[in-house]
Amino acid sequence: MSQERAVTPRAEDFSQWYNDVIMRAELADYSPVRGCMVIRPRGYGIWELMQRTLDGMFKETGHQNAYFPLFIPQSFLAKEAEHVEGFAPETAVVTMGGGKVLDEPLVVRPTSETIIYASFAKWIQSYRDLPLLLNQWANIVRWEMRTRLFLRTTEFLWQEGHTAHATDAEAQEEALLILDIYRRFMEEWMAMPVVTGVKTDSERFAGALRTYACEALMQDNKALQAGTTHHLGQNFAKAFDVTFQTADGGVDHVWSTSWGVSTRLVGGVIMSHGDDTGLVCPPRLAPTQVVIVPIWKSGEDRAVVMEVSQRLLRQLRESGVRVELDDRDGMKPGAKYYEWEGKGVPVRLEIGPRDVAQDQAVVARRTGGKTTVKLGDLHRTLKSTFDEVQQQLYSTAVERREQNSIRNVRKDQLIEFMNGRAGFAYGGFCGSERCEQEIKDLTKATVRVLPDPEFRSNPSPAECAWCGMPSISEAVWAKAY
RNA sequence: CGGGGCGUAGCGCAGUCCGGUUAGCGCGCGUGGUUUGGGACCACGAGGUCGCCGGUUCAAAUCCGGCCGCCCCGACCA
Repeated sequence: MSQERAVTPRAEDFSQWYNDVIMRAELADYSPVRGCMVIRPRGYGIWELMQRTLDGMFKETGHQNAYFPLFIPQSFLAKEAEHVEGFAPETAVVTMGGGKVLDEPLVVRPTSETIIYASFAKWIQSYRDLPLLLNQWANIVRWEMRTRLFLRTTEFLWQEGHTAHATDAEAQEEALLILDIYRRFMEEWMAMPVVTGVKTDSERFAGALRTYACEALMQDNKALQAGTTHHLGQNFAKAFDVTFQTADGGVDHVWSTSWGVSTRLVGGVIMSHGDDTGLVCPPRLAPTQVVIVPIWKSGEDRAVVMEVSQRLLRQLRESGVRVELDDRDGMKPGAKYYEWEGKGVPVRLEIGPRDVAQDQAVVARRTGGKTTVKLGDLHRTLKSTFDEVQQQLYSTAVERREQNSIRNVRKDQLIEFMNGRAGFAYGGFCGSERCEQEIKDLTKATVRVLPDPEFRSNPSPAECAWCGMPSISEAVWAKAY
């Protein structure tokens, strides 16, 4: 209830907790349509800040936004064999239009590779047209069996980047560049530490050569795949005949990538930082960073306190702080505190007659602790408070992840770990699908990634943790969302 | 599609086993007043096809039959 009592949600009723946080923070709601989600202004506000930040990072690296159609002719999907096999079972298909049965059914995009490559084929003639670096912000539909607010809904918002390059190496570089952008965004903005790496074949994107991913550990010790980038090789280029003339006069298919993150990231924020009081929003992504709660006893006090509050509201807004004033009458301060805590606002500013008399305000953090600050120092104090809270959320999350990770696991240990508390398990992996399947059957855990060098705890494990055969790489196992 | 739970006011629930005045409670909502340093209080008030259809009965939220929907757990997945 109070900030001192904030508790990590227990794994056994995590689903219930998760839904409660979303409802209390007014982030989203169920829709009348099964599996779909209504994102409320407060939830969308977080997404907007994510959008703005990522969009800036994409543009800095030379990407441009474009928009492609929602409908994809069914035959387009079928052009890439693995792709259609992967996505056909979960598509929504429009068979009627204008009251007539359509000649060719239209698939509501589950991802836009196919419709985009139809354009790429027209636009790309020469190596001078490359690289082509596009991104679109869009909604897509995947008919999932089971859905969960933010994490897996039938329709969802995302960004999908699609790029075409002259060489394998350039496409590879692009996939890794975006992976790094994702990682930085998740760590620096969401305060959510991730492990990056390459996916095994069984988790690879349908139609890709290689899939890279950012994996984060949530408070129930399940892994969240927070973002993926794909090196598509020439698979889609060949399927859609996207060719270009090379500098030496030859003809080649382009090498391409695709990558995306979705509103699932909002779920990541909730599950990374939330506590029993509700949402804890990192300051950099908080639609409301500060809420001013005025306190008074008499009508006179009220007038004075409100005047100062309104002045602060104006000043802080002008200096770029996202701040709101809770001037509701007939509600006691405690009730307001409780409400804003549930909504995850990182900092609360309490201003009462005593504070006004001493030209100060009380700065209370969502993550705990109160200090008294002179009004003249307020702006500077808030800025440093945001930085500290942001940093603290990140280090707490790293610490928690490390406490829930084990290294150099062997078979029995892996079973015990995954069927108990669970978390990230690092160990050697032989690369066989058979081992992956056996582990999944026994523990429900899958290989999340073969971690990049900086995330490896053992650079070259000799043996597979499961079968004891020679290891191809260290792997990170976890139960996943 | 399997296993479990639930459907009664905007939200959370009681009542159902054992049928019987006008279907209740808490929160929220409206009006008026008193309040405001950690979830305020008083008074009055609005709000319900008891998920749907059928059956039994003098009488059904309650018993019987069927259907629908939602949530949680598995299989699918970002």
